[in-house]
Amino acid sequence: MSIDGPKVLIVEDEPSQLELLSYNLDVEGYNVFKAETGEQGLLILEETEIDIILLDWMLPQASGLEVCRQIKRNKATKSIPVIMLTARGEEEDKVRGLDTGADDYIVKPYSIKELLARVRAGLRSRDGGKGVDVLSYENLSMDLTRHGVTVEDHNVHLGPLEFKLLRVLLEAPGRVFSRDQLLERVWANSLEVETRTVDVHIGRLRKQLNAACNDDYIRTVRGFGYSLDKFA
Amino acid sequence: MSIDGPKVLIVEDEPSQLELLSYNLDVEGYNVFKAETGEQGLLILEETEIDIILLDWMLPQASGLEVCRQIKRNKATKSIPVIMLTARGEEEDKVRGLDTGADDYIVKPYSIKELLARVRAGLRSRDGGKGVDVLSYENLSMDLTRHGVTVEDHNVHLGPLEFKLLRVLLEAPGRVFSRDQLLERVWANSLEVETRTVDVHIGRLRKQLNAACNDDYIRTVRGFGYSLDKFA
DNA sequence: AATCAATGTAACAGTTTTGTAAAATGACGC
DNA sequence: GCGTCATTTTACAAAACTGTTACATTGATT
Repeated sequence: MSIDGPKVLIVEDEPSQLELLSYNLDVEGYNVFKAETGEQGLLILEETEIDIILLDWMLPQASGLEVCRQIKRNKATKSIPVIMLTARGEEEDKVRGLDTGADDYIVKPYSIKELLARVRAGLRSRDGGKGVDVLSYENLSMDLTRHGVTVEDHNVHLGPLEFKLLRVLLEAPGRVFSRDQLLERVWANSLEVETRTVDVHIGRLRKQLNAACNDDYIRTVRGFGYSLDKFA
Repeated sequence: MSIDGPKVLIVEDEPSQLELLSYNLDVEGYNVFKAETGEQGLLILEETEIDIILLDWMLPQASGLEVCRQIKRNKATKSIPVIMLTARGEEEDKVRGLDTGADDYIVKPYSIKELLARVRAGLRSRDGGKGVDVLSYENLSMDLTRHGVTVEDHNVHLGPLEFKLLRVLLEAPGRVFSRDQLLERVWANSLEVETRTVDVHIGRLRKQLNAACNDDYIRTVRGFGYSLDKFA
């Protein structure tokens, strides 16, 4: 039970998920508020100065989408960052497209590590918006909040998938990821995606990165997969 | 399907928990096997060389307790560390007291961080820590997660077979392996492979290593086989 | 030194894996 | 609906890897 930390509101109907999330956030020093329905969540929002909201997409009564709308409609709460938790297969693209006003979303099953990173990013964006979340390796750097990538000081424009792909690689530079692992992380295992698709996207990513620099940042490990590695 | 990492078997009936655990372990580089019932779990244990087991206390049919007993009764599996996952209120004290043979237990809701720490600890306690990801001998080192090999600070590029071969040698530096032993370990005895093939691959490995350093790391023991040894 | 068996290795052919362009698909905004 | 864009699949080319063979070299033994 932390005393101060930022206040996080979790709205999630499945108790075990709620517990787990709450516990993990608590361990990190956050001040956790729990709600099992949208109504409860909105009530808590009225009473407490919440700093960030984790909102399950699927909720028993009002859908997460609806709850999000309500939060964003209310002047007092509209500036609170909302991270939507969506289950695999609930078509993340639609989520992105929809005008929910959500600030971020994350697809289940997510790694707690990633979730925590997003929460931090969300909090940063709120107060001052100055803080940056930057991943980098050698001369390559990725600004998560700006969604921008730089190689040797050249800006590189990446499509959404390429961006995600690079992000995964960048989260553990040097580590070799099998095609299956990449499918799982980048494509959230949306079944029916060929493993070879990974190759094509790796190829594109490579081309984009190399266009700006010369050295090859992506290493192919024959028979295993790929890694971000200036192996030389 | 992860490639390297230690193999973790999770036995947990609640799908969302199973997914979450599995995903988080996978992200950390473990090779995850999933089972929703004790039976399934035991089956997997028969087929696969599991390194550590996460076992839910509450299971639909056979209770986790019973499954644990069975694991510990079986000579082949008794040495595999078992971490029990118990829900709060299921009287942890009793768990501790009971002679389940479990090596560790953790109470829900747990922080993933803590769980991962316990898993690492469990693996360490096993056989001297099979969870090592760097093998080395003298100035030669092999990073398993990176799939990279270094000799005197030079990177060496090895093909999949050469890599495996070196790995076997590196797991017991100095020990002499006969060609048959190497065939067994590296080629998994895929029938119809000539003995002489080993020589060829040893030769290739040698060439690659020597290209980067000068000293010969591989010793030929005439009439017996090869070993990793900077003898002369 | 001559012999013989064991080992080293280059070269080849066959296979597998990866790179990539281009066509098919699908989503979205107009 | 239609064009545009991003993604996925497909198909083929290129590259890397493998196992075998043949021949060269080595080392032990006589």
